[in-house]
Amino acid sequence: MPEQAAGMSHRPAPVHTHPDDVPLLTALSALADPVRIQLIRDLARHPDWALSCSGFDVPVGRAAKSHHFSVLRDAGLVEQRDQGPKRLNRLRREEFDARFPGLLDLVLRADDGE
Amino acid sequence: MPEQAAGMSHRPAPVHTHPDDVPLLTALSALADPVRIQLIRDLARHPDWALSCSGFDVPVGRAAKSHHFSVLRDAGLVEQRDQGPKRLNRLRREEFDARFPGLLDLVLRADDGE
DNA sequence: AGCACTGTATGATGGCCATCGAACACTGGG
DNA sequence: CCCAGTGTTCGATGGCCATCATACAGTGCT
Repeated sequence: MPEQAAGMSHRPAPVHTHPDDVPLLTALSALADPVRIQLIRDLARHPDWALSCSGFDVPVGRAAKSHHFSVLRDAGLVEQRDQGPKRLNRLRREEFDARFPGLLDLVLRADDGE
Repeated sequence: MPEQAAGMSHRPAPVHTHPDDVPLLTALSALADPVRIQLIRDLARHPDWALSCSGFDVPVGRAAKSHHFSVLRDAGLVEQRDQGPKRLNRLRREEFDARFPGLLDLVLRADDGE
């Protein structure tokens, strides 16, 4: 039974930026990284809130992964929700597409042959 | 009268990459730079071949400008043609848009309020 | 309480990239 | 031929960023 007393120490909720408040340069910079592209594609292949941060198979350590998710949050690409010890993720498809039409589609399209 | 003899020293023609041969990551990285975005926007505001490299008003020196145009060429964003001592530029709108639909429109759209 | 799991924060490191100054090359005109 | 204009190349520099190892903080289970 979760106590909600005064001096209780919470885990700080993740700070989000709405896509509408994201500068174009921030969005492009966030997407100009192979690891983050892979994270976004993995995310798109699963239902919302299905994946926790550790559920992604990228060739970097936990620290770097955490950093990448921070960048994705700042770019309005990912929303996170805490559930137990895990931090579940959701791709902000509609919202991001409304701000930058077509951009997310480009990344998700697999025609990135070269 | 321009002689075209054998041992004549030409200026090496600029090396271009067709947008179809450009990886997504290359395109995004090329666009994730404020100076290059400004170059592209300036270019879009003028007719094809209207501007030479020195005709752009960006806050960097000649060397850096030359480097940026090299990046834009490699990303399939700009085509260059030599005319006299000048190197004229053209934005590859249709070709680039065919490869990355909507991406160029995003950059050219002025709604980059923040 | 103790523990395993998960994620974040903190340096430290290495590499890539944007920039500059200077030198060099090509072009066209006086 | 000299010169002014244009653009590239080279070496050096500084900064930003991705990564790591480590330590730390929360959460829930036993």
